[in-house]
Order: sequence, then structure tokens, then C-alpha cells
Amino acid sequence: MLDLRVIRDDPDRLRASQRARGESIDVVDELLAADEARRSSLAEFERLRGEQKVLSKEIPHASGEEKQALLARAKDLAAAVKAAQAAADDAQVRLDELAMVPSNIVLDGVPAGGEQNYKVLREVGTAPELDKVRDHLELGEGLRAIDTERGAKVSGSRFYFLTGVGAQLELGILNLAMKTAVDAGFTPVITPTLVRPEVMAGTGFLGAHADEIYRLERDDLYLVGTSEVALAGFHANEIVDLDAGPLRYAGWSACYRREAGSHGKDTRGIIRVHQFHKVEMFIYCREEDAIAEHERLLGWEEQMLAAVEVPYRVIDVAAGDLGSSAARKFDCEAWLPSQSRWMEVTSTSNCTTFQARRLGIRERSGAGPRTVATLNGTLGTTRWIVAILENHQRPDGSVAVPTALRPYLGGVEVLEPVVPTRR
RNA sequence: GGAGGCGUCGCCUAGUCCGGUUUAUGGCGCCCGCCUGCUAAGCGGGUUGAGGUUCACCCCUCUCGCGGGUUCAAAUCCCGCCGCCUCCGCCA
Repeated sequence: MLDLRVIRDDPDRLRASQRARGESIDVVDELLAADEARRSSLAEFERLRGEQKVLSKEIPHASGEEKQALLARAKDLAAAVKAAQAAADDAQVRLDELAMVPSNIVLDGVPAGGEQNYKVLREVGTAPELDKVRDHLELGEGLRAIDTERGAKVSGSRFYFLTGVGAQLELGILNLAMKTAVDAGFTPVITPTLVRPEVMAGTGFLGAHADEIYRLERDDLYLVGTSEVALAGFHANEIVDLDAGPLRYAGWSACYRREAGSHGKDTRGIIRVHQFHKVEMFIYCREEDAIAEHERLLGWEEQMLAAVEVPYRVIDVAAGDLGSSAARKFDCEAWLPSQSRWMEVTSTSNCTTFQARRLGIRERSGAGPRTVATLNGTLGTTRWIVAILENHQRPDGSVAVPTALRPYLGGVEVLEPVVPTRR
């Protein structure tokens, strides 16, 4: 949700943003009209209500015929107040609905256009030179680390078991991510993965991407696709204290995604799955600090990628490919040797005040409470196993363990295949 | 799942039975001022949030967990919901 006062004062900013995203600009004028309708109907209600209150106070002091006359007038007025209130409420509801329509205003510098119009900011590391490339599933099966056949047997397609070193590898990635976050001053949090509708809506996930989300109809709860949802809801309807600096949380949770629109895409292995684990950074800060915090989030992500020694590039995602809440988004994409392409492994969004306004998250400032900014970023997920296995594979199907992960695998330097891999 | 209790402006609290003199009481904390070598104490004032209006000050409306209803008038009466606590049952 956007700040109506900004739209009122500078509607062209929203028009430019909508254009960059490839979204409707008509909504701007509709919004301005609805706002005007709301204000005039509200003024009428308040005028009548004020009159009613004055009259109502005279009644106990009156008596006899005078009182009867006052009562009669008051009764008429009560009906008028009720009607005016209904009109004002309707206008408010219409405005509220419209206000939820536009996506966040993109920041200056964000590339315009769609998914293909991203800008590459940098490439770090070099792709391994491999004569014979095994993909992560072949490697993972050889190591008895990944079992997608039994995953499908038990839960269906896009489910999997991580076994042995596979389970250890996932825990290693997540624990290293948590350690990185805690060392950077984040508060570690284990979050709920089922949330109420208003929290899901508040984070902006029930718009265009509603099909992606699992819903438990009997209980009116949603399964989260990221702990961002719970961490954003954590301070919902609160006035937080940012005097000591931004609030930084690192959430560890399972994540659930329906992958409704991705039939036939990434069907092999564990690149695109219905359930995985993730450590997610989440920041509440002052609006003016958001851009700097965003850079920091990207920095911690790159620190993690460096630690697992995987080549990657950083892209500045184009306006049309941003989520509705994001004003800017940087993705880190790891090199995927088996497909000779880049694969998203982290994503960090600056949501400015968009989420916080919907969720009622404010801070105290000299001029009274004001809405905070929220940001999020990935620090590690199950998918990282894919990038690590493929980039650290060796000709015999074994996989070198990056130094930073060795403590989480009992000090082992190389993961050896349990059965010879076929080729 | 059943029974009971509770929810008031940062925290605590009065008011709710019996609707109007409540612009919601008082204390703590916090902020400003006065006083005082300094500090403390003391004295005076301020201190929920949202919206409207305005250059600004002022003023107005809403806000007593949330949403409805009754009434000229609701913190107060009625209905529904949510959250927390206690006990019982069931499950682990």
C-alpha cells in the first residue's frame, strides 16, 4: 500500500513507476477521485455528528414540551447521521480497495521493462572447468544424499528426501547462514509457518502470486513461502523503537510453494520444489536508511556465497519483474554447470514503506509516529546444495566440501560416492 | 472440545451492576518549564492513535480487544468474533 499523501502531492511519480513496471496508469486518477469522494463524504458525516452531539447534551437539561421537541429533532438527526456515516464508510472502503491495487513505487535507477531487462552488476568467481559434468541429482544420488524417487512416492512430484550427507549439507548451509547473521548482529528467530490471512495479505503475497500459496481452508490459515511473511507480521500494528538502529532478524523456517505456473520447468532434482528450508534476513529501519540497508543485505549474501565458494553474478532486477512490494530487488545467481546457465540462489528486496503501511508498523519520531521501511534477503536455502554439488564435483563423482562447511560435516573434506555413479 | 475469568490512552489502575454532570480517574514512567551551587526533592504544565480542516495556531470527528445492534445519547445494555489466563477432557 502506498502513502495517499504522496499520490495526492505527486501523482506523476506513481504514473512513471506504473509505466516502468508495465502496469496500468489509470488507477492513479481513480485513486485521486476516490480520495476526494472519501474526504467530502467524511466532512459531511462529521458535521452532522457534531450537531448531534451538541443536541444530545441539551436533552438531559430540558423538560416538558421543550424536551419532546428536542427528542424529535434528535431522532431525525440520528437518521441523517447514520446515512452520512454509511456513505462515508462506503467511500472509505472503495478507497481502501483501490489503494491496494498499485504496486510499490520503484526506486530511481531500477531498469525498466520485464524479466529479460535485468542489469548485470558484477560476476564473481570463475566457472569450474569440467570435462564431464554430472548434474546435482546424479551427484546427490551417488552420494546417497538426495532421493527424489521416494520423495515422489511419499508426497508426489517436487518432493524429496535429503539423507545422510545431504541432510548434513542442508543443516550446514543453514547453520552457517545463521552464524553469519548472528555475527552481523541479527537476532535469530524460528518462525511459525502457518499464518493468518491478514498477515499474508499484508506482505503483498495475495495479489498476482496468490496461486503460489498453499491455503488450509478449514482453518483459514496459509502456509508461508518464506519466513519473510512471519517476520513482517512479527511487529504488525506496533510502534517499534529504532533509536538504537535498525531491527535485524534472521528467520529459519520451512517454506512451501505450490509452483502452480511452472509445469515442466526444472522438473529434475531439487531446484524447484514444494517444500524447502531457508534462512532469511529481515530488517525494519527508517525510510531514509533503507537504501544503505539494502546494500548491506546484498553484502551479507555475497559473503555467504563466497564462503561456499560458488561462482555467481549479481543482477539488478527490472521493474516489471519485481514483486508488488519491492521497490528494488537484487538477485544473486549461482553458476549451474550442468545447464550452463545462472540459477537464482538469493534475492533481496527493499520494500520501502509498502509492507509496513499495510501491516501498521511504525516508529516514533519527532513529528509523531511514521511508517518504517522493511527489507528482506536470502542467506541460505536448500537449493544451495545444487550449486555446491555441481561446482565442487570431481571427475570420479566425489564432491569437495568448501572449507566453511566442513565443521558441519564432521570435518570431512571430500564426500565420496557410496555406489559407483553410472555414466 | 467443555466450563469459568480477563481485555480501559507506554505500564499499573478507577469507572461497567444502575447509559447522560467523564472533555475517561489516579499513580508510575517520560517530556517541557519554574525553583535550587550541581543532582535529588518540590511546584506547574504536557504525554493513545487515526482522520478531516488549516500557511500555522485553533477546532472538529472517530478510537476503552475487534465487528455489529439498541438508543436522542454506549467504556457502560444486547449479539457475534478474536486474544490471553485457569481448570476439565482428548492427544502427544
